[in-house]
Amino acid sequence: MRRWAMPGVAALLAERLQSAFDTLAPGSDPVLRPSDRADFQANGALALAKRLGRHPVEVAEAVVAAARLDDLCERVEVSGPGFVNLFLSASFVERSTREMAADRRLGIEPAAIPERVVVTYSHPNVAKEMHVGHLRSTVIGDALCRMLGHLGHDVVRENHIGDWGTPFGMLIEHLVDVGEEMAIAELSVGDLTGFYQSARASFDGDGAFKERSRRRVVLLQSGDAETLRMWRVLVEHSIAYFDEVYAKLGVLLTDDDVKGESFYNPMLPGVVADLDAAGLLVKDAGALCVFPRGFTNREGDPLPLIVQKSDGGFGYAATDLACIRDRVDSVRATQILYVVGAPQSQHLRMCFEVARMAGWLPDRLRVEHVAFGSVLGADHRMLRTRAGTSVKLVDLLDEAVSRAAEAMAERDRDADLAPEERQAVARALGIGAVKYADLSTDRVRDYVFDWDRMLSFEGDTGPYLQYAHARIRSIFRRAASEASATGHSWADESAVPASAIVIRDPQERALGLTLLGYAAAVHSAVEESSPSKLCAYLYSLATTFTSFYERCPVLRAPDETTRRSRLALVDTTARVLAEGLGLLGIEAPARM
RNA sequence: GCCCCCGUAGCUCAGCGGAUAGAGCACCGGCCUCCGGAGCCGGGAGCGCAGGUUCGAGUCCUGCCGGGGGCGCCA
Repeated sequence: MRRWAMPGVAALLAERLQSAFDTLAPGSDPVLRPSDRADFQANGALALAKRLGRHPVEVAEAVVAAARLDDLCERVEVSGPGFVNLFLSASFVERSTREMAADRRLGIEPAAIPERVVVTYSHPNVAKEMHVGHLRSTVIGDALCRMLGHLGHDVVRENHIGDWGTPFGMLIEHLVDVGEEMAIAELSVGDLTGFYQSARASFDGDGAFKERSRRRVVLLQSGDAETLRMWRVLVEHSIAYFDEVYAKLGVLLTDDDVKGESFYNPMLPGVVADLDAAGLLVKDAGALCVFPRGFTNREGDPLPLIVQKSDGGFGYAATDLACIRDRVDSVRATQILYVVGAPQSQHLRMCFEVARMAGWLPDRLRVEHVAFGSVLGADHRMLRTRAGTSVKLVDLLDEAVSRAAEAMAERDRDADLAPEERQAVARALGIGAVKYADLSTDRVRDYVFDWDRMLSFEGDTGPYLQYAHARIRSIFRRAASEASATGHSWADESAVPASAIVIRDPQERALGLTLLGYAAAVHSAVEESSPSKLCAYLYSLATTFTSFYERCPVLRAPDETTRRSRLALVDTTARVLAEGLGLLGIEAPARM
């Protein structure tokens, strides 16, 4: 079932164990796991013993006898009820760490068979403010895109913005009322809330306005040129605003990724016609519906997916179905990831099921709802402002940066940083803290938004990882300055070759072993669409590094061989931290 | 009422059917002639409840309790 091969040292071990298990029973799973009593353990003997009707310990011993592991392990033992404990040899760790250090890609091989993965995320609405609800989708989607891309997949980003539908009657009429100049000014400064709410207020309080809005929707649907022109004004200025937020957030999305609801609008009649031709359409209470298998409503009756409303308008389900067809037929996706909040789970499952029933979605194609929970405030309720409104995303990001700047000023470490550089670092820290807090917890759970915790330099936070990275970079700065004073030749970090790595001290071994887990961490994060897996790995690398650093002097190592080795080890650590954070969309400044 | 998600230490979270359930914060106690102490080392304390499957369950299944969300013309 594993879609991507297990990478790194674990792969080698798994291969060897597999052949050993195959001698006893072809195809049985070695069940290789990292272990806290060894480097790895293989638990497959227990299940196999059951199947063969033999003693587990005896099976484990047979596996050990059959396995060729002498070049990888210094010790292999059978323990407990039948576990095989594997202790890697220092020479293997050393060899592997050197290979990784010498590899520009740090041991991550590009996929042999690249997938074309559509990732749909962010999804703000035109003329509506972006709020924390968009934060998670944008940040998680961005990290997934970066990781998939790094693994060599062909990533197609799609931003399914809300740029069509009945609210536009109201929004366009409001544009008419306030005048285009005024409207553009309002949208350009990012006061989308003001614009939307004024329109809403007129709609709710003014019967004539409401009627105009209704007629305007019809004009929009029928393609009236002037209406479309005004619609475009709203869309374009909103997108310009979204771009500002994306720039502030530091994500990959661009205008080219926008594929809003309006894009699919021309395809909707075809969706309905083809569903009808397939015999799936049922008229129910005036609406055209499909009843996917396995879904019922509160009365226990089949639950419909409404594709065309009784007034003739298309439901959003029609658009979502058109999306699937477009992504399969035109984009030629081999995978589709929906980075959408957990509440839409049922709706998406229904859409996927209908698409399958209609034959639009091949069974082999992986379609996944990458669901995520809500952002909660300290009171464990949906995050809101004191006034009870949803928090503007830009305000939140600005606060993150100013809080980070304060924290820097308090500490005053790199006092000689130029003002622009300071500001850039504050942005990296503040935005990084917000992103890391979001990405590091299991995405499907709700998470509690807490400024003090996420901006802390202690514990599992973005700033802590950035700090670990900056500390390593400072070693090389110092090395360089000492070299210019003493004439040492090893100062330049690029001058320390990977082959200099020697593994002797237990802390060196621990660091090397942790480094070697990098590729596996990225793969599992991608396989499970869970950036938190990569976060957990980077955090363990950072803590392993600080333990190492406490006990293993680098620049003051006892001898030149050790010093060069540790410089190479530590440089590799910094590269992994920087690249890993980069894959999460988080910057790693050299100083802070 | 039905469906989905969540429930692990005081708090915030990890735990891919495997051994004694791990971190961080907070708390307590150590380590400073410290290459960035925003650090390192150590300590106490926990799987919502009840059944079941399994050689083995925090993990899988069933029921219950608690929290959140969804359930026909909004997206």
